[in-house]
Amino acid sequence: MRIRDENKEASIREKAMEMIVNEGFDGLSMQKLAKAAGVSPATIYIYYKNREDLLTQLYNEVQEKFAEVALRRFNPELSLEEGLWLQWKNRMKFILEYPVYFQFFEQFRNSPLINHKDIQKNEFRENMKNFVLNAIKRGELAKMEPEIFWAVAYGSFYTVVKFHLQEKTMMGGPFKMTDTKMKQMLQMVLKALKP
Amino acid sequence: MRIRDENKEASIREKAMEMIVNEGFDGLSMQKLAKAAGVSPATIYIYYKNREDLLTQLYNEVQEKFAEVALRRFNPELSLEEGLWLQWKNRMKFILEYPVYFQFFEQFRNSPLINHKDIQKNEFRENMKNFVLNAIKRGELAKMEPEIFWAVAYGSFYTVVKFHLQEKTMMGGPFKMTDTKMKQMLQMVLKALKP
DNA sequence: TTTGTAAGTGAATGAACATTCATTTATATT
DNA sequence: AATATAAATGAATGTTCATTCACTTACAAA
Repeated sequence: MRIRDENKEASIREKAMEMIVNEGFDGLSMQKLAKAAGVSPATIYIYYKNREDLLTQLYNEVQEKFAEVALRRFNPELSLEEGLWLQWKNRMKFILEYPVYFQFFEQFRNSPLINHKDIQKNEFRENMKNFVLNAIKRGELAKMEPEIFWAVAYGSFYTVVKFHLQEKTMMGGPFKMTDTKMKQMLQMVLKALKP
Repeated sequence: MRIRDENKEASIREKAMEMIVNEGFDGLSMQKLAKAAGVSPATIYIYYKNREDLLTQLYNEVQEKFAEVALRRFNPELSLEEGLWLQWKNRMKFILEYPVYFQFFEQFRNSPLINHKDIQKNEFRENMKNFVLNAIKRGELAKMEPEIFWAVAYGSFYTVVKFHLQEKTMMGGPFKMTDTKMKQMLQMVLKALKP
């Protein structure tokens, strides 16, 4: 039998995300995608059941890659400061390396597609929950709901990362993240979180 | 001449946002919208030049309404605590009153449409910048870039608001915002921001 | 009461859409 | 070398799309 061309699948995946990032979900048509990826429209249907399946599979793949990078060298026994810093660095690294993945990811997360039955649940969940609980037990973290922890610890982080990826922020000029600024912000966030 | 039916315009606006929130930008077609709004497809083109114009006008209208509510009773001379608390309360009120507007807004902000030439620049910008500068001058706020202030002060807030609007958060169960939790979070954020 | 005009319409148009299908191609196995 | 099989294709299908147009309707001004 004929062997699958890995390049074709990768090309479809990459071009699909590029199209969505540049033109939105309504800018993605199967025929345009086929042309951009250099394959026949029918080829896409070898890899994906239909358009919906393409979108949800793309999201699940990105989510898996992202989780893998975010959890690198992480374990929930780490101190609050060490663990949070590691997560920020891991996430930042991924986002800077694959900005298109991240922008696709964010667009998807804010769309109704996120409620699709085929979307996998986040695998950090357990890890993150344990990390929070351990830090509270150790007295490094004030007692709070995990969602409030998440909002303060990561909501602020993602907001600043999105500024970094824009050419002009809502405040006027451009904004570039640096290691120093990231450390400054970590200290601020830690002050908020400590008991 | 015949007078414009305000109800028609409002109906088109509301149904368009509902459709986008429920089915995404690719779920909005002019014919489906016309049917849902109870008008002829051609009527939509009396109010909006084309589909693109409909989307950008919707966003601009929501942004204006949101800015109006957010700035209610606000002035940039307010103390950090008072000003931030007022802004959170104002924004929360708007979001709870018009969740569909907010979800449309967030979906739009995370899509490439946000770079469209007809999208108006935020009018809080000046107000917000002055508020930050005043608070720094008064010594209530550590010296920092406005984007970092924004991320810590509002990024965390919006994250938690989005949790509130989801039925299940990434941490497993549902999460409901309350006045108490909002005050708890405000104190945390203030700790982070203070010099 | 007549008239001018913008609001509002349903049906039509051609383009673009997602998906399928009959056929060809490449390769691993025999 | 022959065969089996999944990969890959281009053209075709029927549907839905955004937009337009010839027409009707409602109302303010005359």
